[in-house]
Amino acid sequence: MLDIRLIRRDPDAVRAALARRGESDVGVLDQVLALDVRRREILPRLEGLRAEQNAANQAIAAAKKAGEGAEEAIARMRAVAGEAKALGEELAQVDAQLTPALSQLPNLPDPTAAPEDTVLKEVGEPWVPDYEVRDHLTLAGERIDMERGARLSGSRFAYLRGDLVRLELSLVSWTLDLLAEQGFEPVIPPVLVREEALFGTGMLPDTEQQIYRLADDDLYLAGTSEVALASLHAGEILEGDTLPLRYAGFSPCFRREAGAAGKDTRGIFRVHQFDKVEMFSFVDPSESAAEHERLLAIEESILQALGIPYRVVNIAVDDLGASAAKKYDCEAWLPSQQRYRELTSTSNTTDYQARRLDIRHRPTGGMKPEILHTLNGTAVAVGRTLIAILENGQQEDGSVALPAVLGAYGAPAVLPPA
RNA sequence: GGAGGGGUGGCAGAGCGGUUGAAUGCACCGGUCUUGAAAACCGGAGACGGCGCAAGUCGUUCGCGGGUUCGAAUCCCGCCCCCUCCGCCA
Repeated sequence: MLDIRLIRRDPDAVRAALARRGESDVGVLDQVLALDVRRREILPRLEGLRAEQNAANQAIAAAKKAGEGAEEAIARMRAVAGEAKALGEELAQVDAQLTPALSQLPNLPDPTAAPEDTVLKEVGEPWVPDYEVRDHLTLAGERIDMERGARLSGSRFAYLRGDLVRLELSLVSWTLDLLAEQGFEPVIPPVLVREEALFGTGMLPDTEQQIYRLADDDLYLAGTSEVALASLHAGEILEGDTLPLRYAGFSPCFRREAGAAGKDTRGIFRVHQFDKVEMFSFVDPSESAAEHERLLAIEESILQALGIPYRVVNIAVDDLGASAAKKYDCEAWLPSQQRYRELTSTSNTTDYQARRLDIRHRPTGGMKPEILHTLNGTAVAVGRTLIAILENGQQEDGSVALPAVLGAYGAPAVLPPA
């Protein structure tokens, strides 16, 4: 949600910023401005009537207490009440249009968000084996069981089996330890969430077609624990010295992948359900840019420790989700595809989600509460990370050398050939 | 799922149609007292929005949304949440 006061104060700047996203939200912006003007006409008049009512109420109460009649005043107030009711309805009508219009506007992009996808750096060698390259499915064999997954649940579902389960669990434990050292509290959140939570993170109405909804309950399957983590402090005022608050959510994630028909159909690169460790930060507004770099650095340190070649991309403004002001993706090198594919992503959502979820903090010194900033970043998207580990660790005989850091967490040193 | 009870300021807890934004206690902030602290005493203090340079002022706010009324924390309806008992269950 954008700050209506900012829109009011400097509509041209907001218009210019939105234009960078390439969408035609201009009509919506004009609508918001017009509705805001109407609202601000109605409100003072309504408040005037309310003030009159309040004053009269005291007089009537006093008169009754003194044992006097107050018929005249009551009759007069009956008319005022009618007028106030009509104005109130008019106001409600305006709000019923203003709120949806305002909430459909995306966040303003950060000035440093790139006009086009921009590769910031490459780390590690984008290599291709000098023997015949195998992709993750060939390397995993039945340990990634797509056939039976499809029989059970349809396409884009898989059973993860055997050693790969141990690998996942070790990967998750290792990641949570690494994040704990960085001040992230581990969280296992609910994955079924109410509409408000999805609205609050900007997933609704933005990405509705991506989200599973339950038929008999008003609940949705969250596509990321970001949803639950953002809502962790919804409606709260956090005292100044409690920030920053950092959480590491671990949960399954559910995506309908509607509109992705025929895309990435082989293996588990794009599936309806996967596990993910997600970082989420609540910070002072002045700190969010630095926190964003921090999240990116953590993502990079994880990829480096796992020995995955990757590059960092500053994502184009017109490709940002509704809530993001700026986004970095880390793309891992996949030898079987001979290209970089998205593995993690971190966004600075500034005050956009916090305003929708009403999350504030009181700066130290006891001043007025203000909207804080939130950020999110993938620590480990398990499925895709397994792909990158398998493909980059592959050896000529079809076995896979696993990252040494995971050994202490229960992962074998080598995955035998399928 | 069935039967009850309940959601009031940071916390506890009164109020159950009228000068109640809300008693009282605790916590908090300032002051007096004290060498300093504690205690005691005095005072202050919620959040959001409008107007205003400011002081201030008006409106909203007693889980959320509607309704009744000149007037709702108080009455009515819907929703959400919490607690107790029964049933079911990993």
